[in-house]
Order: sequence, then structure tokens, then C-alpha cells
Amino acid sequence: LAGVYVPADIYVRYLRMKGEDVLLIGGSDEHGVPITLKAKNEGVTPQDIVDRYHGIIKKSFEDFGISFDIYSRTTNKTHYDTASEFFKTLYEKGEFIEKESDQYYDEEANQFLADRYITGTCPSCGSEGAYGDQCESCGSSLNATDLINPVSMISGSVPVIKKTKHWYLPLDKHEPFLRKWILEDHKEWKANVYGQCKSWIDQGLQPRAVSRDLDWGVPVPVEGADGKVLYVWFDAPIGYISATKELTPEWEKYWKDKDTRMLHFIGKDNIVFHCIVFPSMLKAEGTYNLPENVPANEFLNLEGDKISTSRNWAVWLHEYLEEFKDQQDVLRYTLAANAPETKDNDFTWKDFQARNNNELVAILGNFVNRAIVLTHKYYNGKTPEMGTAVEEFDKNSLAEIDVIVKKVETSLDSFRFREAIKEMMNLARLGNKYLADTEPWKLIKTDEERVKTIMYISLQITANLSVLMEPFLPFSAIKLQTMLNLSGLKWTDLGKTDLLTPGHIINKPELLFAKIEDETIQVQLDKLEATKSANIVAAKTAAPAKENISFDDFTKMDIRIGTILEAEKVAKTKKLLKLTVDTGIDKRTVVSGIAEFFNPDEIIGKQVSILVNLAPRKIRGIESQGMILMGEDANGDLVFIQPSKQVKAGSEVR
RNA sequence: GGCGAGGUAGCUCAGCUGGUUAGAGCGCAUGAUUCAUAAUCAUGAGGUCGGCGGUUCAAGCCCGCCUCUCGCUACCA
Repeated sequence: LAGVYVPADIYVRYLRMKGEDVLLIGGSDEHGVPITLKAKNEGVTPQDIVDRYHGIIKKSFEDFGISFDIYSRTTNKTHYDTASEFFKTLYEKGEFIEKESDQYYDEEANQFLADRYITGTCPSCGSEGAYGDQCESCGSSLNATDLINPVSMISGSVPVIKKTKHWYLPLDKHEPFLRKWILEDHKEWKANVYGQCKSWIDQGLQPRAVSRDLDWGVPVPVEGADGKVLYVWFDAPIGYISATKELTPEWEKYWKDKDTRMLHFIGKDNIVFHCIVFPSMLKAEGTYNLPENVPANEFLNLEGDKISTSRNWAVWLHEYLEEFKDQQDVLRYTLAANAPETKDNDFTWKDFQARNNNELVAILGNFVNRAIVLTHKYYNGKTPEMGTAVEEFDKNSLAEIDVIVKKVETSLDSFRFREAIKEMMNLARLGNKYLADTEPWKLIKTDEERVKTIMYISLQITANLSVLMEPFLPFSAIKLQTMLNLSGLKWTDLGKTDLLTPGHIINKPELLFAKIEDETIQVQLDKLEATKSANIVAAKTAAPAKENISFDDFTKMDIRIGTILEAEKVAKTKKLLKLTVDTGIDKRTVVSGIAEFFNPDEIIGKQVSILVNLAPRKIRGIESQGMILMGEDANGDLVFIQPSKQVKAGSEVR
């Protein structure tokens, strides 16, 4: 929400209020591989899975006030048609590279087999149980087609070799264009976006496969492509187009008109797809506009830890909407004010509370309340005349409205939402200061004419505020406008000093924002604490035992106590240490992925358990002759399996 | 390991092509005030700008090395 939907919604509401013809398009990307895995796990179809979530997500967005013109999904027919057509166009234009290769096919399961799903005898060492991509015994890298006696791991049948064709989008071909378009013509893009694009382009782009041998996705729409679907990253961005089509017959205007500006609001993990891949697709197709900007944001953490839906480390929108009824704007405000625009940021409930109590309640809500309460007290809710006692200070204060509006516009136009929302709050600050400086509650006893002017101006500030806050706090803006008995105001009304005309009746004051008490926050913190505990418990639960093996199988393993003699980091790797171990039998080299947990110096001289008859395997060009046994705890921390007291190197472990 | 982004007051962040005493909001302290949801207004305290070295008359901004965080990437038990 923080990085993508809230900023996008603010921006779009702003443009709509300016009277621009704008659409906010979004949708669920439903062809991801995790979806098929989840379906398999639960024994249901992928469609069941996506049906379950799409509705919930869509409704949550709606209730939260993310004003999508359409929130669609990539499993609907329009999308299938659109994506197919898009592919066909590129295909016919010769924008793809076709590569044919031999691949095993399981005739029983009716599908092509990924290398990992094929097992057989290794052609180089003759051992059984080698996988299609490599032999675990000798470590050689294999082509699946080289395996002797291959067997499908899915059905157990003997697979047949079939030619399979895949299509690749030659990103390298578009490199000169991308270089100019991004690196020269879009220097104004955010540093994080520009930097990552530059990095990709400078490293040289490779052709990227756009098809896969899977059964979940949009079928590849050319002859001889049975059982092939569009790779998810290819079809997903086309979803933006499909959704627009679904929404309006005039969809082409939004995608192809020269004057249309397209923007992608995304998270930083999606930069490459939206800045390099999708634009290349659009360019290749030829008739579409390219994005004008991609204001990608960084990530928002939660109470110091990365948000993770699988670990339930998250604030679920549908739960928030229930537990904080009618307080969408509080979360919108907090998220916008903390948007991770330049670096990852942290959401904390304490900050949420503080933003509400110290800013929304104290500054904004309070000012509005003061103005309206006083109006009712002095004039029974009737807007007074401007009065004749207008001073320089009054004029300056009114003029200040325009200055603030301009600043908000500048900030929004350059996608600086934190700055924009802060400026918006400054209008409420202006109001508070105006009241404090003019003190109408004192003057009412001595100078009623002057008080009319003061209240008139205070009300105009309030009315302006109700418009200015609308993109950010739409629910509260409507509430305030209802209180003021106003409606249909536009962005161009901002700065006007007669939004409420003399005699205009305003309604009774209601509080815009309610204080949030410590207990309420504590409930949320407790909930997260419970999640944390649950995760720890879950992590403590040991994995289920593997299948039984015979004693013979066990005795095949030759495990010894060895002593580490030397240790050094393998260059250009993060995890690997190259160890020299005295096994008692010999001194041998072992490559071990423990560099993140041990300094080479610290472990020299340590006794460890080592599997000495594991087939050698080349890792990073170094032949590893054995495996150091490690214990791994739930956090992934590694510890050595060591003898409880010093024993002779070469002692057997049984 | 390579690449990208970031490391500025207690917290969240500004700081444009290097130039006088480094800014804002919140928090904190003091004072004023009472129309208002004990809200508001004023004033103030608080920073060796991640570390070291360099270029320059001048560096938070430029260069080098190091370090920490996040992301992308790599033949990653």
C-alpha cells in the first residue's frame, strides 16, 4: 500500500480534481508460479486459488478508498485475448527469436519435463539417480537428453524426446533504444529507478524467454505451441492494457494518443520489468505509448522487520478496515507521510498513533473544529460578511493559501508525496496561527465588526482545506465538505476567498479525527507479538522424518572426525569457504557454504564431522572432496557437529 | 562477489550544478493562551552530515578505501 497504491491514488485524485481525463488501472496478476504450487499443495485448481483472493483484495482496495477505475485480473477472457493478440503481433512482425531444442516429454502426464523432473543414469560416472541438469554423484553438469535410461519423476514413465520451441524477446536488440530513451531522455527519473536501469543496460541485455512449457497461463497463440503458455512477466503487464479495454471501448485513446501520459506506480522489485522489459515489448509492438515516468518506491517494513505475508508479519488491510472502522484516512495519512520514497522505511503503530493524535487530531481536526464551533457560537452557523475591518495581516494570510497550494502542486507533480502531504498540513497550521494571532474570542467583547472578518477568513481557510486535503484524505474531506454544506468543489477553486458566501449556513461541527488511545495501539502490538511467538513455535517444530532407510544404506556413509587445517574464502562468493581438512586418512580440500557464519581464522584447528566418501564435486572451479556436516537451526544459523572432546583425526562416526 | 539505492538532530525526512552560523515536521524544554478533541501559538535545546584519507581558497555534497542496511544478480552445501 505505502509504496504503490496510496501514492497512485493521491496522484490520480489530484488529476481528477484538476479535471484531467485520467484512469487508474490495476489488477491481480494471477499466473504466478507460487499460485500453481499453492494449488497443488491444497489439491485444488489454480483458478480456485485466485478466485479466493481476487475478491478480497478488490474489496479491500475499494473500502480503503483506492479509486481504481478498474481493478481487474489476468484470468479473464479479455486479458487472454489481448495478451494473445499482442503476442501474435510481435510474432508476425518477427520481433521474437525462436529457438528450438530437444526436451523430454512425459506422454502420460502430457507435459514437457523441466530438467529437475527427470532422473536417470549419469553418462559420465554411471551412477543412477542423476538429475536432468546435473549428477549429484560426480557433479557434472548434464543435458537432460544425455541421461541414460531417463525416467519422468512425475509419472514414472519413460519420457520421449520432443522438439520444443520457445520464443525469446531480444532485449539486446532494443538496447540502443533503451539507452537513449532512459539514460538520455529520462534523466529526471528517480535515482533508484534510473540507477538500476543504467546498471542493467550497462551490463548488457540478454534475450528473455517469453514462453514456458506449463499449463497455467495464457496459451501461446501460434501453431505448434500446444502446452505452452506466455511466461507470466510477459502477460502480466499486458494486463494493464486488457483492463483498460475491459473498462472502456475508448481504451486506445489512453494507450496510443500522443498526448496521453502513462505512469507506472510500482515497488523497487519491479523496476526492471516496467522500465526495460515492458517498454521493449511496447516498442516492438509499435503502436503504444511508453511510460513517461516510473516513480518506483522502496519497501516499507513493519516494526523493524520485513513485511512477509507468509510469516503473517503484516497489517492486513481487511482487518484494519474492521478494527479501525471509518479511519481509512489515518492509515492513508501515515503511509503517505512515511512513504518509502528514497529508502526503505518503517511503519510502527506508535508512529501511527502519534501521526493521528499529534497531527491529524491536534492540527487539522482541531483547526476545523475551532473555526466551525466559533461560527456556530457567534453566528449560529451562518457565514458572516467579510466585514470592513480587513487588515494587511488578513490579506497576507489569505494570500498564503495560494502559496501553499502551489507547493502541493509542485510536490505532487514530481511525485514527492511526503512533501505534498506536509504542505497540505501547513494550510491547517496557517489556520491555527491565524486564530491564535487574531484572538477572536477576546475581540468578540470589544470589536464585533473585526471578528466578522476574522471568522470569514477562518472559514475560507477551512473551505480551502476541505478541497486541498481531498486527494490525501478523501473520506475526511467529504465529511468536512458536508459539515460546511459544500460540494462539487474542484482543484481550480483553491485559493478562492469566497467559497463560503456570506449567509451560507454550515452544519453542526463533528470531529474529523478521533484520538487513538494507548490501549488500541497495544492490541495491535500484542497481535504482532503473538505472530512473532507463533512463528518461533512454528520454527521450532521439527521437520517430519524422512523415509526409512536400511542399515546398509546407513553404513554406506563414511563419516569421520577431521581437523580443519586451513580455511580461506572462495573469491567472488558470499557463502563459500575453501577448507583443507585432515581426515586422518589424508588431507583434502572441501568447499563449504558456511562463510556467512564463520571467519576463516576462527575455525582453523577445529574438529568437525566430515562425510569422506561423498563423490567429489566441482564448486566454483574447486573440487570439493567431501562434506562438512552442520547443524542448522530455524534461523538458518549453522553450527559444526563436533566431538565433545578432542579425538584422533580419522575417528569414525557411527 | 558484481551492480544499484541508501546511511544527515531522539524519530521520519529536506538539502538544487561544492560557497556565509546544516533545515523541516513530530518528540523534548520554557513561556503565552483558553475559542478548540489538555488541542493551539511563540521561543529554545539538540547534529565531529556512517568511518578514514584525498582534491579544493572552500565538501553533507567531488574522488579513493572501509563499514552497515535494502534490492537486483551470480556455477549460491
